[in-house]
Amino acid sequence: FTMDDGLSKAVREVFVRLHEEGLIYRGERLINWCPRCLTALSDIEVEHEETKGKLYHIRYPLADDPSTSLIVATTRPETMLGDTAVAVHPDDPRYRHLIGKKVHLPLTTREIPIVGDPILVDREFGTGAVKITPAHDFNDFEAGERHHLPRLAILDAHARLDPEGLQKAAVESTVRESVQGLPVSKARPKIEEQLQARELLVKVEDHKMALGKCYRCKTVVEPYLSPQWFVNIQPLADPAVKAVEDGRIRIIPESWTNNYLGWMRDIKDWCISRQIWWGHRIPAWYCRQCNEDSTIQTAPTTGTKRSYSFSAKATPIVALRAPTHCPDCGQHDFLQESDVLDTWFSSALWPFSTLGWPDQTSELKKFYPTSTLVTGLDILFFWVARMIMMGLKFMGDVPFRDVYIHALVRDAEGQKMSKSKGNVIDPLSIMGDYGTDALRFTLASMASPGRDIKLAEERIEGYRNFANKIWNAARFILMYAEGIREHVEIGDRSFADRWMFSRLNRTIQDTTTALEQYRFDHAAGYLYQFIWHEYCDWYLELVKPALQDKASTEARRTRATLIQSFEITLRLLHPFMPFLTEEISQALPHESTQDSIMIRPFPTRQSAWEAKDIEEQFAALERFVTMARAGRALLAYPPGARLNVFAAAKGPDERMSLEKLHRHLEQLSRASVHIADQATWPSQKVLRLVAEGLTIGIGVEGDVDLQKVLDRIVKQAAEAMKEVKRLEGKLANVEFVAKAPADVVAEHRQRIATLTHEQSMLASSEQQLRSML
RNA sequence: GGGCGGAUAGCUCAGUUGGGAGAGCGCUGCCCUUACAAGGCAGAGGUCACAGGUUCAAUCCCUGUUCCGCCUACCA
Repeated sequence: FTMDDGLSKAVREVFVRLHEEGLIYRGERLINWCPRCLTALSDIEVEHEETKGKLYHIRYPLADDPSTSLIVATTRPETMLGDTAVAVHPDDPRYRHLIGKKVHLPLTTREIPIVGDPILVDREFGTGAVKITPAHDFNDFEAGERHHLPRLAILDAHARLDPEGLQKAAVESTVRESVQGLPVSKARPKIEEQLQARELLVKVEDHKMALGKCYRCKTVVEPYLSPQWFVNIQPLADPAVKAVEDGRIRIIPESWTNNYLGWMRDIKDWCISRQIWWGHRIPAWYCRQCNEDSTIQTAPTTGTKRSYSFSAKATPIVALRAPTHCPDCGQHDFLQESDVLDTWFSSALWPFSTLGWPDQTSELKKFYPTSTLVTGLDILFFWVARMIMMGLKFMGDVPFRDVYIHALVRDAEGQKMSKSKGNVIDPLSIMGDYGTDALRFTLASMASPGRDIKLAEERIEGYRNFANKIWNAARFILMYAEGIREHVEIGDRSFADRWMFSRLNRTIQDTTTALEQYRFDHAAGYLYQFIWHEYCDWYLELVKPALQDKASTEARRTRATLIQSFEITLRLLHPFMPFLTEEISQALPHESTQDSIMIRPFPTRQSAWEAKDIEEQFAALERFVTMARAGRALLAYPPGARLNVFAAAKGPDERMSLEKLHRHLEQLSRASVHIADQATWPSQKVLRLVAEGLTIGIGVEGDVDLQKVLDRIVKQAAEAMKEVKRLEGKLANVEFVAKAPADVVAEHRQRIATLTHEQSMLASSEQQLRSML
C-alpha cells in the first residue's frame, strides 16, 4: 500500500486518534519473540507443542543463614542468573517468617529478596517457593511490577547469553565465561553442571510442558524484553463485551458466545508492533537530535531488517504526516519508526476502512453495519473481536449483527489444514475433478453447527452426480420445451403438476427457514431430496406420457409447468450451485429482458400451491407402485414383461384416488391394473403382497421361483410378529397406559391393528403359496 | 490443568418439546426402459462407545469411565 492508499489512510487515522486518547502507548514489555526471525509475534503466530522437559529443583541458601535454604523448581535453570527475587505464599506457615529476608543467588554475587505473592505462588505446587525472573517470563514480569523488582535481561535478541547482561546481573566470572555467547540449549547443561558441582541441585525430574514455537520457522519463542507499541485494550473491550451480552451482536452457534465473553473479559493489552518489513509502518517519528542517546544501531544482518531502532526511552512524535520540525528543539532531522503494525490492526478496521472511512461515503452509509459476518472460529478473537472493538469505537455502532462461525475444514486425517504443515487440500484441484458447484454444495451440506468437516471425496463425488442429474433433467426439459405453452390456474392443472407444486412449495418453505437459521446443511438436504427424489424420480416420470402428443392440451400445459417449476427450482438452488443454475436458466426459454439468475428474486412460498389432498393421493400411488415393483423383482419378471396387478382399496376415498390415478399406476408399474375387492380376485395364481395397510395381488405366470417369495413373506411375517409383541408388551404395562400421553397410547394401538391386519394377510399369502409349491 | 465438542450402517455424516433408527458413498440382485450407467428399480447391513442413574419409556436427559479432536493456560 502506498501512503495515499485509502486503507493506509484509515490505519493512520485510527492510530493517531487512539494515541491522542492515550489508548496507544510505547513501552518496554515482555513480548513473544522469535530469536530467529527477530520479530515480535502475536498470539496467533505462536504454536504450542507438547514437549518433554525437565524440572530442576535448586537450592537457594539464605543470605544470613547459609545452613537454611529455599528450594525452588524451574524448567529453565539458565534464567536463574536473571532472578531478582524468590516468592512464597504470604499465608504459607512454612515460609511466612522468611518474607523480607534475602537469599544468596547461586552462581552470582547477588543477594535477592524473598517476597510474598499470593498471585504467583501456588502453595500446592512443587516446594511452594518460586524464583522470579522478570525479564524472561510473563508472570514473573507481572510479579516484578507488583514488587518493584529490577529487570535483568541476560539473553540477547538471538536468545544467546548476553555478556553485558551477565555482567550486570553480577554473575560470577567463571560462570560467565563458560556460558556467554551460548544459545539457551547449550548454556543449560553448563549451568546444570555448575550447580551439581556445588551440590545445589537437589533433584531433576521429567516434566511435560507446552513450548511455544514460531509458526514460520519453528524456533522456540522467547519472552523478550523490548520496546514495543501497545493498545490499552480494556476501554475498547468493555463495549465489545456489552454488545454481545445485550444481543446487539449474535454469535451463531450460540455455544461460542461464552468463549468470546471469557476471552474478552480477561483480555490483555495488545502488542501491535512488528519488526518485519511487510505491513503498515507505524506513523511515528523520532527527532534525531533529541533522541541521540536512544538510537540503537543494528547491523542489517539478514537484509530484511532496518538498520536502526529506538530504545524505550525515546520520545516519538505520532502524526498523520511526517513532522516538519521538532517541537522541542526545532530541528527537522527525523527518523520514522521502523516497526510496522500487526496485520490484525488494519484487519480490525475492515468493516469501515474498505467503505472509504474516514470519509463519509455513500457506501459507508449503506453498508455499515452489515448483516452477517461469516468466519472461522480460529480468528474469532484475532479478527472478529477486534472488528467489534474498532467498529464500536470509531463508528459508534456494531460492524455486523450476526457472526456465523462456520466449521473448519480438515484434511482426511482430521488435521487442521495449514500452509506451513503442507496438508492443504487444494480447492482448485477438487473443483477440477468434481466441479465448483459440487464442492460448494458439499461444504454446505456438511456445515452442521459445532462440528468440523473432514473433507471426504465420496461426498463430493455424490454431489457431482447430483449436479449431473440436474444437467440431465435440464436436457430432458429442453427436449420437450419446443411448442406452444399454455398457462392455467393452479387449480386446473394436472394431478402431477399440482403434486409437484405442493412439494416445491414445501421445499421453498423448508429451505428458507433453514437458511434463516443458518442451517445450510438442512437447506442442502431439502433441495437434494426434492430435486432428485421428487422432481426427477416421480414428477418427470409422471409427465412423460402427457408430453408425447406434442399438440395436446395436456402437453401445452405441462410444458408451461415444466419450465416454470424448473426455473423456480433453479433460483432456489442458485445460492448452492451458482454456475450450473445460471447456465441452465439461460438455456431455458425466457424473455430477452430477463436478468441473470443471481439477481432474480429468491422464490417465496405460494399458499395456493399447497394441496394436502393431492399429496395424500400421491402417497397411495407411491405405495402401490413401489409394491408392484418389489413384486416384480421378487418374482424375477423382466422389466419389459407386462404384469397383471390387482389392488384393493382400504376405503371409498382410496378407491377413488386409485381409480383417478389408474393411468399413472399402469404407466409407472408397467402393468395392467385392476382395482377391485379382494373377494373378486382370481383365487389361483395371484401372489398377495402387503405393506402399510395396502394389499396388492400380482398375477403369477410362467416359471417363477416361489420359494424365494415364500422366504420373503415368512421373514416379513416374523418381523411383524416381533413388532406386535413389542407393542403389546408396552400396552400390557399399566404404568405405560396410565402415564404416557393418550395420543401415544392410541398410536400404539393403531399400529398393532395395522400390523395385525398385515399379519393375517401375510398368513393367507403364505398358505396360498405353500399350496402352489 | 481448565473449557468445549465428538463416538450412530463397511466409510463420511444427519438425527430435540424422550415414544416405530436415516442419507450419500460402498455392497448384493435385476436392468444400457428414447433426460441421465456419474443412471433406474429392488434389497442386505446398526446391542446408537462402555457402565450406572432418572423415567411408564433413553441414541436423546443426568453421573462416571475409555478413546479421539479442538480451544485455552505460567502450574514454576
